[in-house]
Amino acid sequence: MKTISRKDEIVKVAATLFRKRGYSAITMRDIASEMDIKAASLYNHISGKQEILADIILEVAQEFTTGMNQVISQQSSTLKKLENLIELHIDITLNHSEALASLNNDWMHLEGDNLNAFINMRDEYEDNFRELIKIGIEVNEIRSAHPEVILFSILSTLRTLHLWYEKRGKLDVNVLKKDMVSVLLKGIM
Amino acid sequence: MKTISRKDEIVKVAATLFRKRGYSAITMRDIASEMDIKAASLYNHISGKQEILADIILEVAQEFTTGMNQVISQQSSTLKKLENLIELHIDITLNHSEALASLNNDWMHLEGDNLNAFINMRDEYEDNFRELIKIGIEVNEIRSAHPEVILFSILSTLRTLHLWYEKRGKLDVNVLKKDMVSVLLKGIM
DNA sequence: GTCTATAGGATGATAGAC
DNA sequence: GTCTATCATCCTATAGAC
Repeated sequence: MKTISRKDEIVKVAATLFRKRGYSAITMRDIASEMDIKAASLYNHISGKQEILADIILEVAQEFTTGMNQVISQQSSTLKKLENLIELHIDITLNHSEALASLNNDWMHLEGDNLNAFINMRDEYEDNFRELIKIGIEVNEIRSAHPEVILFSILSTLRTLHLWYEKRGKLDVNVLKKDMVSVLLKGIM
Repeated sequence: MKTISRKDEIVKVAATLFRKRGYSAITMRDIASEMDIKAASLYNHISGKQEILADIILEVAQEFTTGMNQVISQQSSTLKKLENLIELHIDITLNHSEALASLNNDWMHLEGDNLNAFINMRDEYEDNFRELIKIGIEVNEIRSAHPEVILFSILSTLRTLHLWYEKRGKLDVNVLKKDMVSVLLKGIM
């Protein structure tokens, strides 16, 4: 029974616009115009432009944090956990493809507590990912070579998935997961 | 005998600011302030903000185009060519790390002919990369699997190299090249 | 090559009517 | 929940003095 509030609608429209031209280039008038109302009317539902950005970014960041915590608490091999992380990124990309552009490119325009919350979640996520790879090397599930380069390579690919998904059109989720796991993990085993 | 003109100085300062907060968020006053002059003085050297952005992005895009043309005209194996492309990205990243942020995130703010020129170069670059991978699969130098996913994975990593390089601090060029080639190509051979 | 002054318009946000 | 009207500020860019 999920009713879409007017605020949700604003955030969704804004995310689509932010993806194309970025937070700073989009005006409150742009967002309002896309909804066929006037800019002043937006303020009946949100406190300002900053709240929209925080809503877009922090919700997805929270999903990544929750997903990561689930994965690392599992009783399974490192490779299986990495596989689950790849699938986590794909699932979130399909469900929030507009928001990921803001998360990647506009997070620095968050202010105050919003900015701190985001940076903390992102750093923690990266640390967990790094630790996972290091453990994988220790237990010989991953070839002992360049852990930092492996981390960077996998994360770069996963973080820009939304660009590719947007461009290549809708692909079958399960095929996509299988292919990504194959290409990203075959080289490091 | 390369003298740095006042214009070059403006472009360089702007690129550093654009990297941190994006083209749209940076004002002419910000750029001028960073140079300890007034915004109006900038217009004695450049025609406007747009020219600065075009200067930053198109110079690097041209370097990628030139580099790609050299690589594909070589008489060597596909894997050797891919290796050279990885080294090309690393060399350009080290020489123009500030410009790469604008190239990745602010190219859509180019206007008119500048925008067309950029899109043409980028598409051609991608097509060449794609063709190289397909040929590699045909001649059995690359494992016949998911050419599109391989292309995306390698390109994503190379295109975000500047983020990593900025964060990890200065690394030895040759070590970096060796590690990147190893991690990016081991999985597809 | 830089300055002051300013044009001309856009921007985020508020007040108050309906 | 949306509107009109408006404020105070900021923006790119130009004109003309030094």
